[in-house]
Amino acid sequence: MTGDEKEGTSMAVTLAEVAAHAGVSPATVSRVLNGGYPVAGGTRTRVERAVEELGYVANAPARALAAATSDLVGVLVHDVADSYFGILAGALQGALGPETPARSGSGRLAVVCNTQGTPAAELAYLTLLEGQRAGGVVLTGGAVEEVEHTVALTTRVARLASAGTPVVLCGRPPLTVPDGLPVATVVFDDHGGAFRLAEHLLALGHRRIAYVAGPAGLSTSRERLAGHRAALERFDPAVAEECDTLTVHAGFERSAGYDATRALLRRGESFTAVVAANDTVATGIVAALREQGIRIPEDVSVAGFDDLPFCVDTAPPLTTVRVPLREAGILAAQLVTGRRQPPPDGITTLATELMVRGSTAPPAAGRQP
Amino acid sequence: MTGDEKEGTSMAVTLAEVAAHAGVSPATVSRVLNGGYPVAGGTRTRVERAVEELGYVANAPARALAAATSDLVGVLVHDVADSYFGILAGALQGALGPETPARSGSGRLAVVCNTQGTPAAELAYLTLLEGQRAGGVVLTGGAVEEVEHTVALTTRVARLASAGTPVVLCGRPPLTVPDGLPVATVVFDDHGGAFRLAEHLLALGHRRIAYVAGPAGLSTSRERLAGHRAALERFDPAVAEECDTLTVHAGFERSAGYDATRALLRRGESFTAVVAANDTVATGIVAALREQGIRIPEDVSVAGFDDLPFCVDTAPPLTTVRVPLREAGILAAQLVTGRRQPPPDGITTLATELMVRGSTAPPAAGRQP
DNA sequence: TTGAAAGCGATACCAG
DNA sequence: CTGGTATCGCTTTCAA
Repeated sequence: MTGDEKEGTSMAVTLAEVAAHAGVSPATVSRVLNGGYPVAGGTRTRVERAVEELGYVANAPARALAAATSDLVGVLVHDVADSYFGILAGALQGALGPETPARSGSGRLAVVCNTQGTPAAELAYLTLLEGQRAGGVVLTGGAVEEVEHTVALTTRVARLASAGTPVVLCGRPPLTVPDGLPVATVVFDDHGGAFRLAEHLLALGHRRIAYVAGPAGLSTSRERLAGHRAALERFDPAVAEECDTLTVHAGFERSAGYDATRALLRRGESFTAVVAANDTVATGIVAALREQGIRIPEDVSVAGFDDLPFCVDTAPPLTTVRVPLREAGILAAQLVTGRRQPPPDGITTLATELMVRGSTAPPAAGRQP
Repeated sequence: MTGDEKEGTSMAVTLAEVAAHAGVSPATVSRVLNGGYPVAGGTRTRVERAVEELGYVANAPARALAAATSDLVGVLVHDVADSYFGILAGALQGALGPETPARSGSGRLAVVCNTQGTPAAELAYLTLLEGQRAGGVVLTGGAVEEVEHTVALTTRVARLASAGTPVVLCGRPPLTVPDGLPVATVVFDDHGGAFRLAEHLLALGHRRIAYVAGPAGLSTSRERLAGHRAALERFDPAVAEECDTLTVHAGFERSAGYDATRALLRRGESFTAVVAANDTVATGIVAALREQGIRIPEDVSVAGFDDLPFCVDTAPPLTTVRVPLREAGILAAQLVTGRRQPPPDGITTLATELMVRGSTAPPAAGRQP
């Protein structure tokens, strides 16, 4: 331990002090610290010792001011407390750190912003990040599909990008920005996942499938619902039509699933399977069904979307469309830091996976009531 | 819409430009922007219009450099993907924003750092945040109780605090720092929660209670286990002793619960209840039990610690010690931003709540095998 | 109430 | 390879 930092009302050590201590110029210290510059071995050593002895920690704001870019990466999520975003943000944050965990002092920091999926918050945070001269921004989660917002968002994103800030859209549709701007997109095959999930349920004999979708107006809700309906339509237009009555738009919280299910039941609808917007919603659905004495999955089979493997083998839902959130987070981190180049069209599509745990056919009594 | 921002390879608008556009000095613009300074009404209006017209966004790094403090708040968590930390971080982040959601451009940003609970990462991130001249730092989650690390951590925290950065320890033991330093602590009544949980199980007749604890050496694991054991001890020293054999230290992931349970069963232990380090672990426990054909909660009752209410009424565990994470997050945000003063001793203790969903007595066959 | 000017701490260009 | 030094954009005395 060489630690010799002095306590007190201490004002931080500056690069100049390190330079003086090492008997070199500030410029040289900067070079040693930033690497990638020819510096004599002896000089380098002296500087490093000085840094060590003084406990020098570079002033990031100053560096950002001079370099016109910080090592902050903004991550916009609807809500980190939601496992979907928690997993995504966690993977992203982890992949942002130094490749070599060795030398600390490096590494980019993740600025997590909860937008609740609202346009206003989204724009506000983008402004804040623009002010921080963020080194990158990742927008995650379904986008509100509303022209006014899309235009405003496109403007802000283009502005960030043209100022040199790489932007990555993750789990939301691409934005139309001028060519050459560093805007990449990572999307999940939500449509395909929902399609295969519906196919699976149909194959098991389910015909009346309830669907507790995410909020209307959200890109992900639309994509998934479209995939779901496409599968039903392809199977039998009549079934598709019938199922439209069984579709409810709700939120992403547990209560959304609970309330939606109660509403469906109160309305007197009968169904042998329910698809949930995500597994959190699924837990609410399960609770509501249990409360009514409906057995799961004997009476009703529950399925969901997410990346919560435990729901697959612990309790219903027994079928889950797994969205590769970790992979996406890592990919987004690489794209936003330039460690990886986006494909020519800027769009990377990640496949979703249908995870099935046992076949739960609908009860005989449930068929076509 | 007055928006008239020009696109291109644009270099951002500066305060000086706004000043020129408004026909005032930079100093005046700064005053208008930062408020709390006497500025003539007319002048203020002109400046505000100039800001609007030019689409000016202040350069945060420059501001931080000049002001010697940024509006970034570091939040260290073990893993945001873990609901415990996700909920905590989410609430914290939300409470950090402007009180009046009106004017954007304000608001402090949360820098979320995953430490995996490792000392090295913890120290590394603190250094990074020190470099950012963070406006505050919140350390969450159990602390590794190891003198060497505690000393290193105390040093870094004291250093941050003495440099004017408020530090809040949340869900971990207080640190001994020199008086007058802005270091506050928010703790959960882990001991009490575990105590009451054990009492509850004992009251139901359970005598052989397995305990899948968190990692050994972690403050939270110790506190909870201590509370648990204290209750058993108080009830009957013999029972306490017996239960020690049924205690396993594991991680906080689902697999930890799964593996631990399999190990217990393989070892031939019999028990009528299991307490999990958290609800995620509980799901793993449940999975392992189910796999062995053990019925829950008829054969074995599962209980956990967390703030995942859905586990309480959807599936086992049927009993949960609810840790007030949201409240803690908000409180930490207020303390770190100075919107709230810590009590004289700097320590705030938040009560935990025992949430019970039905009484699950141990099966007659299970009593004292 | 407003303006002028001196930093804040690091980067990077230009010499040497 | 190393040393000056002019920025970077904003805050903050100090005067006026």
